[in-house]
Amino acid sequence: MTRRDRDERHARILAVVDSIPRGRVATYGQIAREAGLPRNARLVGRLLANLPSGSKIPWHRVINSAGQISPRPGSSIARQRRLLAREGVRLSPAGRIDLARFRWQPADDEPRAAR
DNA sequence: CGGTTGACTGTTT
DNA sequence: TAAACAGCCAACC
Repeated sequence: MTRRDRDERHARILAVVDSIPRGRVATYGQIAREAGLPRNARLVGRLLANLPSGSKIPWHRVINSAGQISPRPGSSIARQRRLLAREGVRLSPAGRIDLARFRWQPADDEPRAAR
């Protein structure tokens, strides 16, 4: 496995995250599967954790399978809540997001460019 | 080369 | 419901 393969995997993952529409969310595992990398949910998290500060990738639209903002050190959790609220994604008092309602479903949106 | 880590997940208590 | 557990796997060191 070459460095280029790795960069390509990363690029595919970020491309999927970038395609999550405003006001919708996706889970780490979902992103990994969409990118053709099942079982790599943690890789998705890793990439988002390492995003450069100026990145335009909508990292805040990625949450865990429990419908919650994934716990992590730092203050980005509050920022994520704010960004989501700003686009109309409702969080329950307990901090839960209704996936049945807000989950992004690629098939129902823009036709996916087949490859 | 081998052990550790972690923005994860599905199953079981 | 929620916590504990056990898999998982690329990246890191």
